[in-house]
Amino acid sequence: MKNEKKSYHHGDLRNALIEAGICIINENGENALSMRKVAGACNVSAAAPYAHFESKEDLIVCMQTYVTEKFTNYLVDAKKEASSASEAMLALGHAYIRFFLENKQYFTFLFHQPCFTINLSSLDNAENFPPFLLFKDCILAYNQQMGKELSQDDLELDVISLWAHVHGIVSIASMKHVTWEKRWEDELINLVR
Amino acid sequence: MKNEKKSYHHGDLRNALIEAGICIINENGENALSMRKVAGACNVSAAAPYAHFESKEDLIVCMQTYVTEKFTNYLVDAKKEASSASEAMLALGHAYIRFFLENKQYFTFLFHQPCFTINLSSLDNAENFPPFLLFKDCILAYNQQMGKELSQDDLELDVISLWAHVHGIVSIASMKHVTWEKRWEDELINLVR
DNA sequence: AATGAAACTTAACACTGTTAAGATTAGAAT
DNA sequence: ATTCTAATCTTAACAGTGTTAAGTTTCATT
Repeated sequence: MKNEKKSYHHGDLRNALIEAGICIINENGENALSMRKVAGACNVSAAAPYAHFESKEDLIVCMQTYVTEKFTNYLVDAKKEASSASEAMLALGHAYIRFFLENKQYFTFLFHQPCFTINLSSLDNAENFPPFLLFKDCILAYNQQMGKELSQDDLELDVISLWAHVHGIVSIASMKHVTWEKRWEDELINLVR
Repeated sequence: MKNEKKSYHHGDLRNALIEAGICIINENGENALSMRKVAGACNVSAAAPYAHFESKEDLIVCMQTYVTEKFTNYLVDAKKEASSASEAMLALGHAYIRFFLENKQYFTFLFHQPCFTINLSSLDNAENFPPFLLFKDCILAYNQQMGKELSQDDLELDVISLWAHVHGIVSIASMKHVTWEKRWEDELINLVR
């Protein structure tokens, strides 16, 4: 952008490739994503990306991580604005849905072949999908505020239940050929137990 | 199978291609699906499929329709065994989940880029995803049995809610890297309102 | 038996992921 | 400052992909 002269070394090719990839799926969908186009978008030869990524799949995983970070930040921001634990839970659910409705192509991109691991029985595992951990914290805080003691089993179930709820909604709402009305989202999210 | 002699005309190539395609995604996943392999599996040249399908995408849509039929039959069978409207609703939900847990590769195949259209506001539209119509009928029957009168808005919301519920569960349960325990399914499905 | 349409083959095109071999360069070590 | 090394990039090639055009074989109807 700022440096038009072609130097042999790009300088920050790795990040440029990731962002070019995101750009392509934003504009033309996941099917249009190819190593050669990503390379071309960075004014670099077809083989150049292989200095930074093992394979196309590896690039995709890194792109997924990149999107997941954006997603997590979006959720964290939404949670910050809530002034109580129950509000936080609703805000989190709403944000979960809103993020993907504002960026429909990201939903299948992230969940078609998820790169993250989710160990539902080991909620503290640091390798878990970060948004998943946000849900857990939220439910813990909520029950603490309510003065309830949760068994590990109950916590598991609550997290899965909340997650499945919003995930199912957004999964349907972000389908092509599905006409979604926001009022459904508003009513459904209030059904969170 | 029964006719080893190669005749110039296959006889039933269209169906053979669809089933070969299903076979490939069952064994090696959706990424391994290629027109040439599908053709090869039927002992036919690379261009032969184009007498029956416009494009790879067209073949995929036909494969999706094929799987959707199997899925619908599976749901209908499960519903038949129920002896009350409320039982039918639970049976339908369970079957929805079980089908995809028994055939994990089908979930993303069907919903990644769904071929069907779903008009949530026009529940009677004949072009709607057939399993979706099953849900509608089930909820209508249930409320009728309960003597409740449902507005169109309430019906919409109930259908979406039920669908989102089981869809969310199976969406999470069928992710790779997710360890799913059947007891969650049993407990979650009982939360159907 | 003749004919036209449908089902197929062969051959080619542009595009894909990926690798091997070599060219260029930045930065550390001398 | 020079040398060396490792990282970064290019070119060229390979096998595999979707798809089409042109020609061949077969089926079904007359």
